[in-house]
Amino acid sequence: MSARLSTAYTLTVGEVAAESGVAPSAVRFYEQHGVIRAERTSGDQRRFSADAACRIRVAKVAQRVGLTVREIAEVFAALPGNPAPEDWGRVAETLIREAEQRTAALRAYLSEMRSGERLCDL
Amino acid sequence: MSARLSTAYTLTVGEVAAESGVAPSAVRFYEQHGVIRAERTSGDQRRFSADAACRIRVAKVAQRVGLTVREIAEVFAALPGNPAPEDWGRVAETLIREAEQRTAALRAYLSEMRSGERLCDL
DNA sequence: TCTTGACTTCAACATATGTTGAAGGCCGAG
DNA sequence: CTCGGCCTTCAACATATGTTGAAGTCAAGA
Repeated sequence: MSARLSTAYTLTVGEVAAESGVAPSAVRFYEQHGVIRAERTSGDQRRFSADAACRIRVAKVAQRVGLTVREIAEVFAALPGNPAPEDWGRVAETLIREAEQRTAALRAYLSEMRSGERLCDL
Repeated sequence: MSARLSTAYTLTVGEVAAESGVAPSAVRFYEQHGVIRAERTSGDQRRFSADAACRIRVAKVAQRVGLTVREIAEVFAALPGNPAPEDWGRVAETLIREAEQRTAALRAYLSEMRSGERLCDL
């Protein structure tokens, strides 16, 4: 029976930082802003599940196409507790669609500028 | 003979702001950071040429695809004093290429994540 | 159990991207 | 020539995205 076990929250801040290639302070920052989620130990330390590092890596690439941390957190909010590949697939599509829309807006503005002669040139 | 006259710097901060849809403070900010250029009157007031508003509009759209003001200024640095449509064409291509590269990086990372099973899911 | 490295919070600092307000100067219409 | 509106600079504030350091706590191995 491979019923999906509920997610294990075992990784420390330092481990997620090392895995994702960012500073521990950034890991805390992303948690504060909803990009990743944590449980707490009885001693109040954060423990992350396995997908935390991955979320952070995706977030860093998404920031490069102009998404804010808030926007990324909103997209990730669609992910259930223990995301299946299909869940990630939907997130991936959302992110790519957004990136393409923004590129399309840039392209449209530039092309409008060129067709409407003398919008930018003297 | 229509030899191109050298650019006329006649527009005030307020005029450029109104034309480009940003606040006067933003116009000054963009000038400080090299997105637009100005001459000064004998009384030290800024005077912009006709392409200033257009540069700002392009800059705003480019910011949406993740380019920083510095990066945008660098791209615009390729524009000569009185840019011809071809000059804008090259700038447009540079901006779009950059946006597409960033989207491609996002796409590549997401697809790598899905093919390398269990990178993100438990 | 004890130690020590990693964790906690909080505040300050840093950079990017602007906005706002004060104090004063420029300029064009009358 | 004067006056009102727009311009100037500068400093402070604001938000986003983090980093750093201090002071103190937790947890895992010897």
